[in-house]
Amino acid sequence: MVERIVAAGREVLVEDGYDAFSTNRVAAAAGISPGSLYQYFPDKSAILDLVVDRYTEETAERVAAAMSERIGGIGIEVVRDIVDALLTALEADRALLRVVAEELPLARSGPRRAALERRVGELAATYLLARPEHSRRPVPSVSTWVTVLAIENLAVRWVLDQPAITRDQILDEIVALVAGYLLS
Amino acid sequence: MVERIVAAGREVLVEDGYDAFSTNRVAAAAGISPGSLYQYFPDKSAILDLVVDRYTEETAERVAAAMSERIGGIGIEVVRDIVDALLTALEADRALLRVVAEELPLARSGPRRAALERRVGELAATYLLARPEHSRRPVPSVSTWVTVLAIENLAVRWVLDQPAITRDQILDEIVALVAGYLLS
Amino acid sequence: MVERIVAAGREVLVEDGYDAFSTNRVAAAAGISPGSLYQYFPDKSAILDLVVDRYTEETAERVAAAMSERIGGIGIEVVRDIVDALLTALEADRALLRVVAEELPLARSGPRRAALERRVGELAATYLLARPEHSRRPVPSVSTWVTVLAIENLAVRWVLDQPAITRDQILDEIVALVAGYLLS
Amino acid sequence: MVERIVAAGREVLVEDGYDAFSTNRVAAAAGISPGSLYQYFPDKSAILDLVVDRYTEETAERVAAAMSERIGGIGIEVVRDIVDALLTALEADRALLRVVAEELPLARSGPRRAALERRVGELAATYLLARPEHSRRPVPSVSTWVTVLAIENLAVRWVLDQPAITRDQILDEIVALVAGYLLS
DNA sequence: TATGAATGAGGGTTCATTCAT
DNA sequence: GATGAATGAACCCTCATTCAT
Repeated sequence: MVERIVAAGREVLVEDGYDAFSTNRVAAAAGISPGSLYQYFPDKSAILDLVVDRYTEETAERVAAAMSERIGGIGIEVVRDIVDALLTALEADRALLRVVAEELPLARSGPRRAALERRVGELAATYLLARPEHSRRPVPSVSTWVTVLAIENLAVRWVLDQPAITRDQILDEIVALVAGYLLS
Repeated sequence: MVERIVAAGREVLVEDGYDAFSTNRVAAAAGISPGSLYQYFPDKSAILDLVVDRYTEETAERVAAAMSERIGGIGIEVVRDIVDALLTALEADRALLRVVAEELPLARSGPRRAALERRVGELAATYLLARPEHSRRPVPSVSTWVTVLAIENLAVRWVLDQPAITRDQILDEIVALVAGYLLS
Repeated sequence: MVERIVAAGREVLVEDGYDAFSTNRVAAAAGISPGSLYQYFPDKSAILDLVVDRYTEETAERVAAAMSERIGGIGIEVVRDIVDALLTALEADRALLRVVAEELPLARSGPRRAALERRVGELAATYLLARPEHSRRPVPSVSTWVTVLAIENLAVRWVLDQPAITRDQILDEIVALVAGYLLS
Repeated sequence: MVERIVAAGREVLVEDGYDAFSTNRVAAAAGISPGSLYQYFPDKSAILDLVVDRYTEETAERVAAAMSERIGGIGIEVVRDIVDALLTALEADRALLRVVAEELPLARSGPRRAALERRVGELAATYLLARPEHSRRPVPSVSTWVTVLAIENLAVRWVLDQPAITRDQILDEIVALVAGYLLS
C-alpha cells in the first residue's frame, strides 16, 4: 500500500508536476481516499520524501553497481563506463528527473542528492586511495568532491537540457575533464 | 515603483524565505497595498522573476566585468581571476543565493541561470576561439558549455555548503580542473 | 463588520448550537465568504470568544446597573431587586444562555463567567463592608464568594430548567437563602 | 468488555482530556480495535455517556450512603457530615471532575447531574418531611431544589477552583447557608 | 492611480463510522 | 465476535487575485 501511494505520487509528479502534488490528487491517483494516505504517512511531505528517496536510491544503486563492477578496470575507460551508467540511470526517467531537479524546492531533494554524492564519493575516494598513480591532486577528499559534483551536474544538465551534444561527445568531454584534472 | 517592489521582494526572500514570499507580504514590505502590485506586475510570479533577474544580472555583470578585464591576460591565471570574481559575486549575498539556489523551484531560476551561462559562455568561447593554443578540445562550444557548467556548480556549492575547503584550495582545484581539461 | 460577524456567530449559536459553529456556517450567516472572517479575527475561537464576551458583558452590565441603582436601598428588598434584575437579564436570551451554559466547553465560557462573578462580587463585598450590620459572617470575601456562586447557579438553573417554581417563589427562596445566611 | 471500554474511556478523559476522547484513542486504551467499540456501543457518545454515568453514580452512591447513615442524626451536624461526604466524593477524582464539569459540553453531563440531584433531593425531601421542625420553608420540594443546587455548585467550585478557603471554612459556610435558609 | 476589503477555491488533515475478512 | 484498513465529509485556514471606491 505504501508502494501504491509512492507509485501514485511519482505518477502525479511526472504527469502533473510538483504544484499538482496535493494529497487529494495523490490519493485519487492511488485510487484511495485522502484519509487513507494518513494511515501510511504522517503527512504530505513524508510521501514526497519517500518518492524522492526511492528515485534517488534507484539512481544511486545503478551508478554504484556500475562503479563496483568497473572499478577493478584499468585506465580512463573506467570513468567513461561509470559516467555512461550515470547517464543511463538519469535517462531512465527523464520526466521525473526534471521534476526532482527543477521543480522541487532543492531543500527537499538536496539532502537526498547529497547522500547520493556522498555514497558515490566514498567509492571514488576509496578507489583513488588504492591507486595513487591515478591522481596527482594533493587532497583526495577535495578532488573527489570536485569530481563528483562536476560530473553530476554535467550529466543532469545534459540529460535535461538536451544541448546539441551527442552522447559520445559528452562522454568524451567528461572523461577528458576528469582525466585532465586528476592526471595532469 | 517597480524597483521598490523588486527591492521589497528581495528583502522578503532574504529575510523570510521563499515560503513567505506572498503578495501580501511583498506589498507590506514595499509599503503599498496588495492591489497596487497588480498595476506593475501581471501576477506574483512576475515579481519573483524580476527579483531573480536582477540578482542574476548583477552577478553576471560582475563576472563579465572581471572577464573582459582579465581576458587579455596570459595563461592560466586568467581563469583563477575569473573564478575568484565569481566566488566574490556569489558571496556578496549568500542569503539570497541560498534562497534562489535552494528554495526556489529551479524551474524559476533556471532560465535566468541559463542566460547567465550563455552570456559568460559566449565571452569564454570568443576568447578560446581567439587563442586556439589555449584549448586542445575539438569543439569550442562544447568545451565552453562543459567548463561554464562545471565551474558554476562548484562555485555555488562551495559558497553554500561551505565544505572544509579553503578559498585558495577551491580556486586551485577549479583552475586545475579547467587547465587539465582544456590543455591536456 | 466585526459586529456583523459577532451577530452572525450569535445567530448560529442560538439557532444551530455549538456544534454547528463552524467558520463556514458563521461566514454564511454573516453573508460573507469564509476567508473574510480572517480579516477581523485571528481564528475561529476568537469569534466565539467575542460572542461570549459580548453576552457576558451585556448580562454583567444589567446586573451591575441594578446593583448600583439599588445598593443604596434598605433591607432585604435590595437582594430581591438585584436577583430580579439577574433573572431578567438571563431571561433576555434564554436560547443563547442555554448554549453558553450547556453546550460550550465550560473552559471557554468559564473565564468570562468568572469575570462576571468577580465584578458582581466586588460590588457586593463593598456593600457588605460598608454596612457591617448586614452580615454576621466572619470573612466577607468568603461570604461574598458563597453568595454570588449560589445565586448565580440557582438563577441560571431556574431559567434553563424551568422547574415548577414561579418567579416570585424563586425570588422569595433566594432572598431567604441569602438573608438567612448573612443575617442569622 | 463494556466495563473495559468504560474504564479506557475514563482513563483517556482523565489523562488526555475531552478533546482526546476519540474512538481510536479509547479503543487503543482498551486494547481493542476501533471497530469493536461498535459491538458494545451504538456510537461514540454512548461511551461517553456511560463513563459519565458511572462517575455520577459513584458520587451519588457515596453521598447517598452518607445521607442514609447520618440522616437519623440530630441538628445541623447532619448537614455538615453530608456536605463533608460530598466534598470527599468530589475530591476522590479531581481530574475526572474537572473534565466532566469543565470540558464536557454540559449538555452531556447535565442529565446525569440532574439525576444525582433528584436522587439526593428525594432523600433530603423525605427527611425534611419527616421532621417539619427542621425547615420553616413553605414548599419542601422547592427548598430541597434550592438547597441541593446551592450545595452542589459550591462544593464543585470549591474543589475545582481551590479558592483561599479552608475545608473547615467552606463546611462552616455551607452549613450556615443551609441552616439560615431552612431555619430562619 | 491607489486602495484594501472581499473573495472562494483549494489546501492539508481528522476521525466517527463501516464492512469485508 | 473481532478486526482494522478504508472511508469521505467536514474541519479550519491561506492567499493570489479582483474591483468598487
